[in-house]
Amino acid sequence: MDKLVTIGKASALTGVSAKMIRYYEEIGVLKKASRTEAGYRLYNQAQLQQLEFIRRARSLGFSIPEIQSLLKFWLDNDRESRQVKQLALSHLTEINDKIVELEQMKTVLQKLADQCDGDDNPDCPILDSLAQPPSV
Amino acid sequence: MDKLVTIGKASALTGVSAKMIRYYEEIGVLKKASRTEAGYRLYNQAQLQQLEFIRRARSLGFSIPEIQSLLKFWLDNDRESRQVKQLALSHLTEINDKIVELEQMKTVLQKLADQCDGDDNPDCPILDSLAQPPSV
DNA sequence: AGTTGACCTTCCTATCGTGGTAAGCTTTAG
DNA sequence: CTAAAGCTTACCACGATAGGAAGGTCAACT
Repeated sequence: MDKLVTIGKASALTGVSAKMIRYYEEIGVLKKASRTEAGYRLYNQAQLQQLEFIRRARSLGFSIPEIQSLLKFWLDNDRESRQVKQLALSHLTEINDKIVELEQMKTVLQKLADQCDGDDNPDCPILDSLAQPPSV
Repeated sequence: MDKLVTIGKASALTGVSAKMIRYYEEIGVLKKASRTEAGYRLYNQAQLQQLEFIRRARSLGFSIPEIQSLLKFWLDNDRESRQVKQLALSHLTEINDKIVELEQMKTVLQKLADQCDGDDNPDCPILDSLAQPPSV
């Protein structure tokens, strides 16, 4: 009952582009898929699940090396949830750092934009600020 | 009185790596620098200011094409502050979009991490969530 | 049986901003 | 005069993704 599908169907079913499926195989995130006699890749249910796993992990911002670890944990019955949680918390820290950085940019830029008339006049505090040391 | 410096000094003075200075010239963000007889690039005060301008704009997250526009506006006395403000607001929107995306990741991931014991036990809601459709 | 169109294969290119490295020339300090 | 530091160009790399070209394969229709 393990229905096999070619890469196009696998892509449509999982939302991962064929391009990326091949890439994941190439860099070793996924095991090499079996092939038809003509060389077409074939995917079974378990492999489709792995592709969905990858897609969800990507949508949470995990990097490919991180996903490789997550996949390994998932397939390993001897894992400790400690390992997974640690990885997740580490990723959370990265996310928080990025948010802080973006918030800082946002604050500065919003202030500058507020001060800029945005009319025909060439005077512009945004350009002034970029041109000079941020003394203010 | 326009003191000329080579690329290493320009880099030290502006905080832009020599590598990136050459790159900006190559892609046309900066005009081609003048050269000594031996072929060394030379930078004057105005060019150093432009490098600092670029560095500050980068630190606010502006892309290089955006910076190219900002530089053009800065050097153009016929600019309208409207144009600059529009660019800044557009960039601000991008920043906000990214923040929203990261906040969403953060929320989901934080919840999952909170639910994960993080001990010797293999049970892990994080992996469960990645393995299954986000029904919850 | 033959053609057509959809699907698959591999290989190459590009993105964006940055870093690194290697081979070779120039300048400066000792 | 020599050694070190600085400069030049020309490569390669990252991360994750997309695009295209050239060619093989499969299924359906005539």
